[in-house]
Amino acid sequence: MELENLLKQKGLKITDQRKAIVKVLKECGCMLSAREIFDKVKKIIPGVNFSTIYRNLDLMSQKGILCGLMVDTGVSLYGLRSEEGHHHHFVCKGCGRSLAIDYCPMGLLEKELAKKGFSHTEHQFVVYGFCGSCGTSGGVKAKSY
Amino acid sequence: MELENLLKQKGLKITDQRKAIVKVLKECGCMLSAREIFDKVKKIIPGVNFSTIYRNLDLMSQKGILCGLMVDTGVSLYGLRSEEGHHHHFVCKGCGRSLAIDYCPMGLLEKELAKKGFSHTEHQFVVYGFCGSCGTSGGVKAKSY
DNA sequence: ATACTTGCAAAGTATTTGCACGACG
DNA sequence: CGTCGTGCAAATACTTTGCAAGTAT
Repeated sequence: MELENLLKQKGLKITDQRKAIVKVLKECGCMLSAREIFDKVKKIIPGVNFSTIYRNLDLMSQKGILCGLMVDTGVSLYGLRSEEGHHHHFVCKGCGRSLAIDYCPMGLLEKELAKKGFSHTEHQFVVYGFCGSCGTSGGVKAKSY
Repeated sequence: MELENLLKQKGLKITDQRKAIVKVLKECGCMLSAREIFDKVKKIIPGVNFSTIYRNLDLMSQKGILCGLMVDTGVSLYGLRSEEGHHHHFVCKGCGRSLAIDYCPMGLLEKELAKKGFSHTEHQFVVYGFCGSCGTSGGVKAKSY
């Protein structure tokens, strides 16, 4: 019911595909890649198309229903927009799961940037590491930036 | 001369391609995408191949000679590793140029994460906006994450 | 000499687009 | 019933890989 209103309010139609995407993200509780979302939605709607997933992830991010995040491998992760508003993420290199971080570093920086004549529109803060279950063990795929 | 020693020290051979990549980045003074670097290096060495650029950008990032950064459009930017060490970036959505930011938010966060059982290996902090020359004017391409 | 590098070509991965049919409101 | 959304197929963008020939040390 929640979602129905949210979509309507944003001028988006209520479709099975959109409901399935949100359901999948809600059940998972963490951020997922478009591919992972696609795979899970396919179990609910076997005929879904990849482009439908992409279009809706983009659209719902624009409308503020979801939030997206580009990790350092060049893959986008999507999750439900948390009710508490603005936040950042910790991404586990072991299991790939991500977790919200409430802390935001922009406050301190905004003034500094303004002094230099820079205006700030968006920012991105992502912490990579290993979660409790994954230990410091088997991480592999991070680029050595 | 600088670079020659640096490469040697890291076990990398001194090639025209590597020298050209570093020259281009030094002259530009800001971070560039692989494509931009390729285009500029081609003016020095007309026959360079794209894969050579990619391989060297990766390699020199691993060796700590360059540093890389994934922006929210999924493109990697590369720049010379600044002598001052660890830093982050401001990326202008008008002209695409990037600038080092000395501030790092991890200090405060590290302990908090440790309490929750998370270990931290890398992090990413990128601020998007407009630089003095670009004003608040014509930016377009940012995703609405 | 020999291990590292390069150019070339081809493949891989992530995402986007145009179009005609179908469905929500 | 008009507008928005979907499936399909093809295209695009960025990056990676295998291999044989070339080059730095």
